[in-house]
Order: sequence, then structure tokens, then C-alpha cells
Amino acid sequence: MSRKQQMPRPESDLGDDDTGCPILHVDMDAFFASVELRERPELAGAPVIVGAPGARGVVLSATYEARRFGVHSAMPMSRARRLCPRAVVIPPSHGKYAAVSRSVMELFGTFTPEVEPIASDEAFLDVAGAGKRLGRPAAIAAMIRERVAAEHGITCSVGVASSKFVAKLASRHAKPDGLFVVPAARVVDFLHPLPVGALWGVGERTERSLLRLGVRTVGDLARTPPETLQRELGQAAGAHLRELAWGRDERRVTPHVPDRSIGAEETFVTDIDDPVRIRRELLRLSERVAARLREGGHVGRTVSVKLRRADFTTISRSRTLRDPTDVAQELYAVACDLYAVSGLEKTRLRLVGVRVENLLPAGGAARQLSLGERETGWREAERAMDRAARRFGRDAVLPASLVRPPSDGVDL
DNA sequence: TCTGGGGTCCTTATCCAT
DNA sequence: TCTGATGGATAAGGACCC
Repeated sequence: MSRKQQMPRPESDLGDDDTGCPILHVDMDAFFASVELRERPELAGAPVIVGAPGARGVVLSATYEARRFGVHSAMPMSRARRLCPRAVVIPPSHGKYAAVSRSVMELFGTFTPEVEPIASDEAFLDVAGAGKRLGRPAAIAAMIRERVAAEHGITCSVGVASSKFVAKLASRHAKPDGLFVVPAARVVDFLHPLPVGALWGVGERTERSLLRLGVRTVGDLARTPPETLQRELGQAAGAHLRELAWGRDERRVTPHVPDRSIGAEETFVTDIDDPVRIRRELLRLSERVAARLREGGHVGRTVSVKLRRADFTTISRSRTLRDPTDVAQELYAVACDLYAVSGLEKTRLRLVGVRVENLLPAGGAARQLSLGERETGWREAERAMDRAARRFGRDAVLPASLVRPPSDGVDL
């Protein structure tokens, strides 16, 4: 589901020596679309786009047949439809993709415990310790591809390399439905002809800055003085990209990366400037975020609100609390306050979001009542709501202000 | 062309304590 | 008491990823 365009294939044959290449990057091909095609085999070979059919959606996934028309992920749906009017559009079913993703990740775990999922459709695997049992990295990669296809009915591509970021670029070269090894001794030969935009961390803006400096390929980047890069891109990015350009990437595969923030946001079907409706949306989002905090066993200290104006300019306001929380009513109170001080109560908004950062494990965070403060009971009430939701579904119990008469608008 | 929703990380500015 | 250096915490914004 990478949004980067397909790169030109490497022109030279690098060989297939996988010695010293224990890192695998596995990437599902057109993941959401492939999952949908399993259930609708009659669409095989047709251009299929997964994305919200509404006016404001973007493409989440597109089959290679649709990509031939120039459609790619993150493209506005309106444009995608114009480029490929014959495409079959399927609304996304995130629950379904999450289930397939979990199952595929479990499959990876049967090859090695060193699995680091980085998105629903991709993961890094370190197979250094699996050699005796399963064979060489490229052979393991081939087995993984076979089993994903046989057991899940979808294809994936695998990059095999000595480091994470080279493995990631390799899997992109393997796409679709392929396997690509970058021998440890050929990393620089592989990297230097690539356009700078191919690097992980170089998006549209950075690419433009680099092009201004005359830097077009990864090789150009590698030969640019570090001071020049740091002046143009900042300390961290400048130093990091230059290391990558020489194929140096020491990051290890880490199976359990802790969550740093949890949030929810929503774009309205039409822009809204009614503070009552905005606050109702903040409550809904606070409920969602708090439920996910409790589900994950987290509490958080910093609450932030994101507000996007009709012209797409975005502001955020945040506040750090004395005590961490997982209670929706507390998040909602702070969110409303931040909305009030933003000065945007009379402004037309297209999106609002609520996020909680500075997460801690719920068990370790003792909550202190200040002098004269009373425990409100919201935490207990919301835990009861969680139990009801598990039995009867998320909408079984809602705050009164979220229970709307059927005549209310559809765009909230 | 007109831009979703979930995130991470970095930079810069400011405040405050030492 | 004032001044400046330093450094951590916080806040805001932005680039980037899938």
C-alpha cells in the first residue's frame, strides 16, 4: 500500500547471494484489494479500487489493473474515478483486513519470533536464528510467499537484504508477487542509481529541496557534503539520509514496539461551523479514543485536538494533565476547552480529531485526588460500558448527547 | 486535482528551574 | 537580587509513513 510510485527496475543483475542478509521485508500486494478479490473471484483481472465512495474519500488500495490507469493509493477518489471510470469501487472493511493481517503476522511468527509489523500489510523479519531449522534467507522468503498464497489466497513480495531499509527497497523492486535479494556486497551498486525519492523518509517536500541542490539520485545524495544536507534538511534528517545513501542502517528488528499515542479523527461530509455539532463530534471521538486506551491497558497524560479549516490549513492544541487518564469524559472536557481557546468556534471546519500522547501502562499509574476533589465515577461507568459493548456491540450504550433522532443529519 | 485516518518523529519556540 | 547559561518539559507545527 506504499504510496510511492513504482521505481524503475534495477538495470543490472546483482546476483542472488544472500550471505549476511538475514533481514526480510514482506509486503502484501495491493493488500485491501486482494482481500476483497478473495471473496469476489469474478473480479479477478478487473480494475478494482478500495476506498470510501463518498465525495471526500481517497484510494486506500488499487489492483494492478487499476494502477495501469494511473490510479494509486492516497489519490482522491474523484480523480481515480475520472482516470478509470470502469473501475469497480469497494468500500473498505477495516475489521476484515485487520483479521487477515493478524493471521498473516501469526504465520510469520512460525518462521521466526523476530517479527516487527510496521503496518497491516507489511513486516520485517530477522531470520538469522532460523538458518539451522529452515535454511538460507532466500529459501525462507520463498517458503513464506508460498504459504501466504496457499493459506490466505493473496500474494506478497519479499525483499532480502543485510539491513531493514535495503530490504524494504528490495521488496518494492520485487513487486508484484516476487522475491528480490540485494547481496550484502552489492548494496551501494543497488542504491546509487535509484532516484532520491525512493529513500524511506524522502517525501515530496524533501525531494523538492534535494532537487534544488541538484541531487537527483541516491548516489548524488551520498556524495553531497553532510553540512549541506544538514543545512537544507535539518540535523537529524540530513545525517540520517546520508547514512542511508551509503547503505548504513543499524536499526534492528524489534518485535514489540510500544504505542506512543492513540487518536481518532473524522472528516465531515460537508464543512461544519456549528460549535454544538463540533463538540458532539469531540465527545464521540473522545469515547472512541478512551475505549481504545482501556482496551490496550494504557492511560495518557497529554490530550491534543486537531482542527482542520475548510481551506485545509490545520492547527493543533494540546494540554498535559497532572494525572494520566483513560476516561472519555475527562478527554472530552479538555478537548472542549482546547477547542474553545483555539479561536475557531466560528470557523468552518472539515475535520476534527482527538489524540492522547505520553502513554503509560494503566496499572502503574496511580491517580491522586486533590484536596476537596470527589471521584466522579466516570471511570467505573465507562468500564461498565466496555463490558456492555463487548456483549452487545459498540453502539449498545452511548452518552445521551450521541443518541440522535433518526432525522438528524447524516454527515456527523 | 483536491486531498482519509492511523500513526511516528523532528524542529522550533517558550517557559521554568537550577 | 540580578544576570546569563543550560537543559528539561511542554506546545505547536510539519514532514513523512502506510
